[in-house]
Amino acid sequence: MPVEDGAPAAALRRGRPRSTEARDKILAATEELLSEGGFQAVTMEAVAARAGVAKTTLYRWWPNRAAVALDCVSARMTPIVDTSKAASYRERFQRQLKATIRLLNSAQGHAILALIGAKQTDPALAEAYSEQIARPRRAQTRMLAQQAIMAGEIAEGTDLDLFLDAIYGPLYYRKVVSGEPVTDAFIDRIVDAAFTAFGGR
Amino acid sequence: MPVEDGAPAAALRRGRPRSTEARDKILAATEELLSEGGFQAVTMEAVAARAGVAKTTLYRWWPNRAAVALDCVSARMTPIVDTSKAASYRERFQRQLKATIRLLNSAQGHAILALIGAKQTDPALAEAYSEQIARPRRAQTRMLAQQAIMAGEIAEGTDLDLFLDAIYGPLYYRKVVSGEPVTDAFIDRIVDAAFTAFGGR
Amino acid sequence: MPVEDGAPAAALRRGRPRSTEARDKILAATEELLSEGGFQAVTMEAVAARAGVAKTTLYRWWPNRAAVALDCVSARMTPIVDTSKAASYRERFQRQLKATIRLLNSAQGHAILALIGAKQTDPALAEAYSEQIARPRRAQTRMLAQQAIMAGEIAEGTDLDLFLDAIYGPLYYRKVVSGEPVTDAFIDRIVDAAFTAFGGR
Amino acid sequence: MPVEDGAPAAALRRGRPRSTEARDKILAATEELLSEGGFQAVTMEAVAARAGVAKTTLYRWWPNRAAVALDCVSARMTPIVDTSKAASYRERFQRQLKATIRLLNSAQGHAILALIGAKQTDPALAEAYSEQIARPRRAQTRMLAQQAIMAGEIAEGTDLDLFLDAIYGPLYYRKVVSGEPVTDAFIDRIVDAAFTAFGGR
DNA sequence: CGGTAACCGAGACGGTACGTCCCGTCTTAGT
DNA sequence: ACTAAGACGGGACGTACCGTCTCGGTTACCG
Repeated sequence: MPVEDGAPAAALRRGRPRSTEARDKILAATEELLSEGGFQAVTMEAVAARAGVAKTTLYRWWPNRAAVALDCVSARMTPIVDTSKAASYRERFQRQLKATIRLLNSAQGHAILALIGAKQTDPALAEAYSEQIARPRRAQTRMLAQQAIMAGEIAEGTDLDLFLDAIYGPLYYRKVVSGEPVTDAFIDRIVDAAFTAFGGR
Repeated sequence: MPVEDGAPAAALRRGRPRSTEARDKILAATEELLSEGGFQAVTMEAVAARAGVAKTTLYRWWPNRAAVALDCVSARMTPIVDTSKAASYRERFQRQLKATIRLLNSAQGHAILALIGAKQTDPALAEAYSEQIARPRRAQTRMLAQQAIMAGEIAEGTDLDLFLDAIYGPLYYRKVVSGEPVTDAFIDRIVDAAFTAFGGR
Repeated sequence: MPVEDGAPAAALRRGRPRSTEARDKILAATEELLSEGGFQAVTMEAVAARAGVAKTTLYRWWPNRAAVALDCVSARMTPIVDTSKAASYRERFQRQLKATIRLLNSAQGHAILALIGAKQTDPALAEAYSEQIARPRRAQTRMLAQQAIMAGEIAEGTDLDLFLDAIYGPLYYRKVVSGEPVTDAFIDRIVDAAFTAFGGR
Repeated sequence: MPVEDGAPAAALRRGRPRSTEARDKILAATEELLSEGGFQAVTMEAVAARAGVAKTTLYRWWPNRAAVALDCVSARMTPIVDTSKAASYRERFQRQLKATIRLLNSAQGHAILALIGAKQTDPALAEAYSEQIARPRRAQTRMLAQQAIMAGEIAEGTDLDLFLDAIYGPLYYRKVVSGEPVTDAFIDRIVDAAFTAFGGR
């Protein structure tokens, strides 16, 4: 969401270059505020003050607090890939989903949920969220599903996005929409159901 | 969410009774604002002005704007039960989900999504949402699933909530979390998958 | 400049009445700031902070800092009437003008000059200045001139405003426009000239 | 007010010389802004943008916006000498003052009044105004008064500055301080009064 | 003829104050 | 007791300019 840092810049850029120091201080301050008071503590005002930065600088690069938080989360978020080995892909998915729910229950997860909340009424944020959070994660998990197909655990020809929605959907649904708790048992059974529906030989 | 109008009231209440007129004007104003500018147009200030009501009155009965919007939605929302007959329960569920996604794409749906968004950072609202929106709907759809079991389309002993999460989850996940469009084909396949996994016989 | 406190109010006024306490604290704070840092220290922000008052309250009753300062000056300014007895009206005018220049050289005078400066580009302030400062003072000095006519020191039929402009004009001109110092001798001679031109007998 | 272009320069100056093009563009832009939005439209930011010039360049040569405006006015202002012949010096002064009030009522005059306003709280500007505007004009009008003495219309030995303050003072006083309109009749009578008081023969 | 000093444009930076919106609380008078 | 009206202290918003500071690039003079 910060301005495109693309290639064409170097050639025709003039004027003082963007201060990476400021950017770093801003994201650090945001991270602190997020963990201290959640997303609603992330005020442009507070971020600027905490970072020792002018509000103008903030607004120069981010349109609103949600964009800042998103940048913070996407830049500093520990990617939740469960790298542990497991007997089967079914089990690997179960572990992966359990790691996901643990993340969502953490302070960082609170920020992510707040962003998901905020993007319901902010199309620009929604787009940014897709690009910086949703799609990269989906790409990762799609690879895992791909491997599961090659291992024969998922039927060949399965629509991977459909499959992934079938397992991640119920998890997020409970967390975000219905507000019911998500237990490990729930995850196990959802993954089992998906493997039953889409399972290969 | 309006203050409990429970039993003890009638007996020992004194003074002027609550004005139903005010309540109606408030909800009407809220509905207008919702359809005009979405949830973020629903400020206490704006509702009061539009309704020709004092802010005091608003705050006496609702704690914040989300509560008002929620009340408005839950009081005036056309319940989306697809009453059409169909050959199978599988198909009835498909129709039901398609009706749901149509609702979510409507102006009213925008309000609902905004509420879902807002409740991510507002526990009281989350609780109210559960009580007034989520649980009643779940009760309705659970009944349908119950009938599907009795008709033999879903396996006996199936955890109904698990089943319902398996079909509603992916829908809401795409709509609320990943922001991908939800097509009829997607719904068909998700329902098919659930009936494969939990199917009877 | 504060809202008309006229008669019709009492009858149909509703809602919380204006807080005189807030008004007092604001004017006191303004006076402090004026004497500490001159007119340019009188920021809406600073006044609000110093007075322990919300900025909204400030803006509710005054359109800008100049209006506040003007209100402060006109409400708390010691009226500069030189009450000393003198042999002649000519001498009384000379004393009066010397008192005026002493005022303009004081801290309070600095505020007045700043207001005169500010009103050059602010028509609303200009109007307010006329009403609250210029016209009341003129009324006072015109009475003195009237008496001088009755005493025969100024010719009957003299346009009093013309006479007063002829003596106050040079004083303010040097102070405000040309920036030259105004000495007592200068005042004496200007008054002498006016009495020569407009003198009675 | 632009940096001293005095003697020592030529000798030991090195590097690129000051760009007259930039200076011209700046003053032109300032003139435009002055006539469009008055003095308060003349911000350093706006001048730089309008002139296509870097703010650095502006600040290199002028300390603030008032200095720029003053430079603009003093460099481009048509000097208001009324060159028309007249029967008497009394009448020439009357014409001269009427030309002055016409100037003060014009767009350019608005800028001058704004500068007079600004210099009330800016000593450096006040000094610059004296040097570049006030004193040159006074020199001109003093010459006229000198001639009037030699022609016998003003008494020999009259303090010229006192005389000039006596006629210009009331004009500026009404325009700048009391805000009353200045009519031709007013000017005639003020000049008459001065010639009565200071008149020769 | 190559340095170097001062200029120029662009524009990012920390900062102050602005004027507005909405919050949630309060005080008053009217019904 | 409840209502409409609306003033109050407060927090944050997003913007306008301020004056300073790098940048890269451009002349002129001077050795």
